[in-house]
Amino acid sequence: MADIRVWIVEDDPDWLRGLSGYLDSQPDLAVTFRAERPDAVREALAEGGADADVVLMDIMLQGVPAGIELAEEVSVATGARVIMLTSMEEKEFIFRSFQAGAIDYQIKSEYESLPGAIRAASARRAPISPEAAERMREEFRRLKKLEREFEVRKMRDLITPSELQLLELVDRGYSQSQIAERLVVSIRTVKNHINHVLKKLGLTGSKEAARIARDMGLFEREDGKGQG
Amino acid sequence: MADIRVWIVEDDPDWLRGLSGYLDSQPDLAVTFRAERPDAVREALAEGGADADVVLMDIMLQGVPAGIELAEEVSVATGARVIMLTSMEEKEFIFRSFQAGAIDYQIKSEYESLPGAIRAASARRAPISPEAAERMREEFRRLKKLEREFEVRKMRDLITPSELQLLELVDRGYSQSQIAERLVVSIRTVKNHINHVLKKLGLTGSKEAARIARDMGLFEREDGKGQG
DNA sequence: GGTGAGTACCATGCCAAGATGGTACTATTT
DNA sequence: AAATAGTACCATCTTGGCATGGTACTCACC
Repeated sequence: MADIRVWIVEDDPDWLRGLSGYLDSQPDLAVTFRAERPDAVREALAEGGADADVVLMDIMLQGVPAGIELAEEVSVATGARVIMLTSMEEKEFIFRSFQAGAIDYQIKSEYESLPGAIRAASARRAPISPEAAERMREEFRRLKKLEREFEVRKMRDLITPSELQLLELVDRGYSQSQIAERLVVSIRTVKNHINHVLKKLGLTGSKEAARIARDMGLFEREDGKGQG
Repeated sequence: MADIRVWIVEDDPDWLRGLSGYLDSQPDLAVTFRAERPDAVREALAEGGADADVVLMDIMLQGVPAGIELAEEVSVATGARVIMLTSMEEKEFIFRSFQAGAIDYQIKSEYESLPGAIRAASARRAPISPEAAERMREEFRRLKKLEREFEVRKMRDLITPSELQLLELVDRGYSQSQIAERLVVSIRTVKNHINHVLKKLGLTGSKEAARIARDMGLFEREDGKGQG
């Protein structure tokens, strides 16, 4: 089987040389391209020299986090698996790297683990390094909570207060005429509200709509007090 | 150094026995608790027998994904690191597991990697297994995009169309009187709109507000056409 | 045949939010 | 001193969304 072709983008010449030599010394890895500056990478991409299996990309290039944007370009253009290199573990960089399509985030000083990470990335069986994983888990939980809030918000924007009130009574099992009586409004008003809400949600059954609203927690009072 | 104390929650008696024996045969691991049903775990927690370093938790218990909720309870109550066990790789379960505070998600059939995963979890240097990592990366990208959309939406809800229009002209460098002239309104209207927006954003400079709006992409036309 | 749910419209009244412009200031810069 | 930006109010008018109720149906069920 052919060697895994590795690109290295790293602005520190010493690191670039050292890393390149270290990886080339591995029996199954071949460094096929090295660059110190983003332009060099973009030129290589433009010339169609897209022979990378795995790309090692330093995040900080010439003092700015240019590696992140570059990672996205390389990933899209070549389909290669990108591993970000960094000297420190910085949350925001970790998140932005994964957003940009990177497959892992490795600390430079732990370069001994790089060959393993490269092999895993190449085989599409790449875990996320321990440092990055810790941050990812935290962020993931935060984002999932946010996602739920987002859904609830969209729902609240869609359903008016009186529609919601009706759904709650439907959910409690009241019939339309009972609801009309209870709220001292015409049965027509009830039918209209429910009809509106069903249209907006693209549903055909008020029971179903009520269930959804309940599952989303839309019936909870936001005045802080329970309903006794 | 003391052994790593492992709990196993697994409703298949054969698996439970096999796994327990396998882990106990490791020199540095000690299975200190086994359970086949959630109740048994809750009892143990209630009795304060919280001596787990790492908990292996089967997701499917008696045919339902009860392990996920249980994972959250155990994680909160004992501070132990929870690794979910499963027979298949199912996206939704993976995501819900991490939401519930699990630290990894392992396929049962690959039990040879469990001792390593347990040691990593215990040492708080746990990567995310390759199978879960792939799904996490995809979901993470989706969630990050969503987060941005969320921010933009909150902004749009806060700023009215005419306020936004003014900010755009401010951003292009027009003075307040120039803007008034251009939009054929009084200078008072301009001042009012800008003042409103600054209050709402908690800022003191219209330049700053304009920059933020631009960075959020609020000036982009949503009619699909560019501005020539 | 009556009752309840759902569908498709329409009309009316109301109100909060937004857009507009006003008075009257202060602070900064040129 | 003049121009510009910002702050703190207030008044008016318009509009869109919402709540309410109406007519006129269909469909399903017992």
